[in-house]
Amino acid sequence: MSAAAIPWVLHVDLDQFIAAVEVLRRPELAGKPVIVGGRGDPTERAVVSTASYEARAFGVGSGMPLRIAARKAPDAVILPVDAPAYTAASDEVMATLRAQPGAVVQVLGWDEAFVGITTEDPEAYARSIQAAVLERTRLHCSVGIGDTLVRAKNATDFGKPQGRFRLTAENWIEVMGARPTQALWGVGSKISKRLAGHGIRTVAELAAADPDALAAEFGPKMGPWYRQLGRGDGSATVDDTPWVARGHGRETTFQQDLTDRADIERAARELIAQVLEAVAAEGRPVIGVGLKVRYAPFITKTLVHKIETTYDRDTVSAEILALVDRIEPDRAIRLLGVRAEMQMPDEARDDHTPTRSGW
DNA sequence: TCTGGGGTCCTAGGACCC
DNA sequence: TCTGGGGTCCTAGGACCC
Repeated sequence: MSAAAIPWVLHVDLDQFIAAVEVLRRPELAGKPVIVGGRGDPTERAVVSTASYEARAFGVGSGMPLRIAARKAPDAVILPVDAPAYTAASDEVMATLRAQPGAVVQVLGWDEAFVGITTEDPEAYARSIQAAVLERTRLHCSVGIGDTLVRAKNATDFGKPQGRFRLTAENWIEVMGARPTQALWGVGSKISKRLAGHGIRTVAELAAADPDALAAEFGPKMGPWYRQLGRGDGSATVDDTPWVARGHGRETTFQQDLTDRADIERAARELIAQVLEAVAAEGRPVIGVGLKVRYAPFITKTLVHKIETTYDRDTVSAEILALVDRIEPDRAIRLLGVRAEMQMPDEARDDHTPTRSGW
């Protein structure tokens, strides 16, 4: 008996994407521990973007300070981040996905996307996607298959590397129920701790939690949303509406903490120039500015300021510099970030663009 | 161990208005 | 003098993701 053709959500996730792209252009690195991060200098303040599976065997993972990673895997090859190369590779992967018959593609990042497809055999469709991506880009990917976005996304981990895994309402609790809440997309260390404070430690416990208690703890939107996550429920619609950026920002961490006002202002002006360039490329006016300051050792403050809608670079620049003036004097600065919020186009202003709560 | 850089979204609280 | 309730806007901060 053959299954009926019904809508499925596939979550396509490239395996060790950044490291894989680097190995493709340096074949001699195949099979070696490879770490990509920062400027490739482990003595600098930077973190790991991606580690190859060989490097992960030493306990190296994304987000880890490069210095620590180099200590854990002393023989690893450490490479600088080359964003344009990854963007180019990513574009090819996404184009391959869009070329699949019947596929609706929602890009989530450099190395992952949802694919909506109506089929009677999602595993076969997933295999054909993997073959097409491998043929065109020489990159391997894993595919999660689900009856909702959340289930497809969570399924991928079980298929890694190069495999497939299906999570539906039928097996969700059986597979995910005993796992810690932090395994869920959208539940990090802080939220999982707050959940634990209510006796909620596993996915199954979250799925059965009292919605009112969650709303009281996390607010009217996030409370119910976390419970939904625990159940794997939510939208099953892959949305291919093109992404529209809300704003652009640039930030930089200083290798040595800054104390001199002239140095700080110079750094700010440089970031402002980059942000203005990114904003100008969008052709939309600026409606707000922001400044992020990290005082040593690790205290982050943000300042935001709504402004009159404007295309004028000097105005935006002056508004940001006014925020820079509010930086506390006599404190060492570790990081400076500058941001500009842009007006959204009319057609994207309603709930057309995907949002987190849309899940 | 010591924590990047690009983003998005949500919440709380104060100001202000009716 | 003491003071409700609803709404909106803005700022600051927090959390999360890749």
